[in-house]
Amino acid sequence: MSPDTAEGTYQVQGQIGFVLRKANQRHVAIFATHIADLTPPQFAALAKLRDVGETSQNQLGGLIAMDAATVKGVIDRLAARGLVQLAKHEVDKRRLMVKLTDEGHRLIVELLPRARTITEETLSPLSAKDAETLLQLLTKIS
Amino acid sequence: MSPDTAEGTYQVQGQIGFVLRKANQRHVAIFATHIADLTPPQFAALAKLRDVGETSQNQLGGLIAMDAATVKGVIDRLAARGLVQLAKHEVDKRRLMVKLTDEGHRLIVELLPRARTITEETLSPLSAKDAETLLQLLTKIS
DNA sequence: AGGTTATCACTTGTGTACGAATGAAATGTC
DNA sequence: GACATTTCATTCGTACACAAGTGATAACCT
Repeated sequence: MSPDTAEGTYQVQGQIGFVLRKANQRHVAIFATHIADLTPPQFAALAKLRDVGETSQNQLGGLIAMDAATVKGVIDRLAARGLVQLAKHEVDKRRLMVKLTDEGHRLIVELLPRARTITEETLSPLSAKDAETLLQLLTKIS
Repeated sequence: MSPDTAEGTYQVQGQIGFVLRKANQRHVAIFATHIADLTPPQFAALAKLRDVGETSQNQLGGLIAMDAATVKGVIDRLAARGLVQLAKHEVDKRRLMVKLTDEGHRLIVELLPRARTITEETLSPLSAKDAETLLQLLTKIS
């Protein structure tokens, strides 16, 4: 019998939401030990910009699953540090285009190997097969 | 070949951190559709208080994986709504004891069935077996 | 007892995360 | 062409999440 099938029982610790939150906490902590001066969302934004080159803010948000308000904060902080450069789209005046600066590009390339380490360390309690399974299952519920 | 073993390749979308974040986003969204007037952390605090009765703020934080600063915010908001009652420990004057009010108890009992629904809906893309596997793997990396 | 250390709570500052409202600009429709 | 709708970005407000620093109290230790 799994611990939560009995009527009237409910353990927060065993719920999917709680475990997701804890796993994420550990991952963020590991991330911070390897990449101290960038947060995971900031890193995701830079990594994605390296992939796609120039995009608008909203579009970038779509790519890395952040809503407009959140993306703005992340991009503003990156811009303030000179890692990202902003410019209005010439034709569509609503759009704010974002691209990496040289420094931003240099930084993300330098950090990519560490990102691999972070992923490895986060998944280190699991076998390679289990890690693969976890990724697939998480993707399904995303 | 998994998509990320090649040298020089790094897709943010496939990393464990990104997928954890997305899965959590979906779960929180589902939670909000079923329980509109309580956040997941608030719910966790109430549910845990129902389990353990009275505890100190810090201790509660330990039980639901929140640091002192975060717990304070959550408890303050619950107290402001009369769901939780605060009192200084008589002997140890540092400690701030927390327990459910009658209203808080009534509310959490009323909401527990919906919490089960939320868990089910979050895991609905998976078979029962896969859901179980996911829980186990997530627990291992927490 | 007296001094060191640990624990508890609080505060401040930074960084997500998102709903809701706003305004400007583009698109679609008749 | 005029009007409604959509899209893009911004702003405001609320709520986690955590590091770092502070003050009060308790526990430990010789």
